[in-house]
Amino acid sequence: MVATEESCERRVLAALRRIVHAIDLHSRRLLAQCEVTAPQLVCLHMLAAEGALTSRALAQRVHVNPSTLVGILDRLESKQLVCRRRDPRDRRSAFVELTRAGAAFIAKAPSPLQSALADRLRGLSRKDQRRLAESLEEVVGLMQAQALDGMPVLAPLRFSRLRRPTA
Amino acid sequence: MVATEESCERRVLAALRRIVHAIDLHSRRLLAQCEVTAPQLVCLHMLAAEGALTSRALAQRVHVNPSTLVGILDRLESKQLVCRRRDPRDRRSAFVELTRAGAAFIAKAPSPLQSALADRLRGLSRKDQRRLAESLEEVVGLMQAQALDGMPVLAPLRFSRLRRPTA
DNA sequence: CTCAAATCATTTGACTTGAAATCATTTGAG
DNA sequence: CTCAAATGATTTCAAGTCAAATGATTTGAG
Repeated sequence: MVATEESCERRVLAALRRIVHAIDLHSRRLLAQCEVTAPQLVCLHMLAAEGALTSRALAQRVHVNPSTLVGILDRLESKQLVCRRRDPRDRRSAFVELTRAGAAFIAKAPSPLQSALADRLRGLSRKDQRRLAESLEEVVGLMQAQALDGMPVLAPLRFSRLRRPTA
Repeated sequence: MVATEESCERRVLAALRRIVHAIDLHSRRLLAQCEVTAPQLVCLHMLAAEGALTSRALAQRVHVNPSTLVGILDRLESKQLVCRRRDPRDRRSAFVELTRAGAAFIAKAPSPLQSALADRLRGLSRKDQRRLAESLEEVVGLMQAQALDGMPVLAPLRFSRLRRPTA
């Protein structure tokens, strides 16, 4: 009665749902600890890395819809961590920038990643890190495949077992 | 200037965000096609598999907060796909059940999983399916680890590499 | 130049999400 | 038995999410 293909689908589904759940819980924990949620933190990190960006560019880089970003930036702005500045050359655009306080904050803010996952990741060899990243990226690719229209056949998917990191 | 640990962390983070994104997009597509979102579909499938459940039990099984479930069930109920029935023995509890229409609906509803991913998954060998499921479950384990307090040791991380489908 | 089309940000609307507070009911200690 | 504690569902609140509509501004065709 051990389930077979169909239950693998269920397991994958359950795992994805639990990933969503874990991300959300982590975000709420961050909010309680640092006054900032995970999406907010992701934006701050991106701004720290790239400097001032337009809303549009930032939205693309953090994989969020521009309309979603508005609320996130509103909250960051109300905390004085970022500021929006109209581009004088093209007044449709708004540059988003870290404030002094925002830069100071991000300099010692935690990773937006669950710390256990981040720690664990750092404990792996470079190669294993890459493989984990690649695995997740492949899952992303599979999930997105359907978004593209006629998306025909995908090439055979091959797994190779990875050395287990010594516990 | 390739990669290093730090950028792997970024890649993992980006992949997780994109997974959330893909799930959301898929859910909206489902809503447009079937009048039902992914979380709603997950609940229907669970009820089909398990029969009547209390709200609490259903929430646990689909990995959702009970308060979240209320809204989901409200919408399903308004579509006449489920009904809530007070337990006569303990009137605090409410059993949730598929209606006739709900059962008919779920019999031909799509998988809550992105269909490309589901198709792909079915195309794999049993063993590879298991490995993919296990990989994701490991990630879940790592992400949740921190939720538990002193969570010391983590189970060995065993992930598989998915080879990219030839573009 | 002029006005329609394009572009950028935002608003609006629907949904999901969890925590905390609330309400109804049951259970259990005294 | 009685009333406080526990339990199950729900409400309320704050956040995130996207699509579609809107508003402001710029660009480009004529």
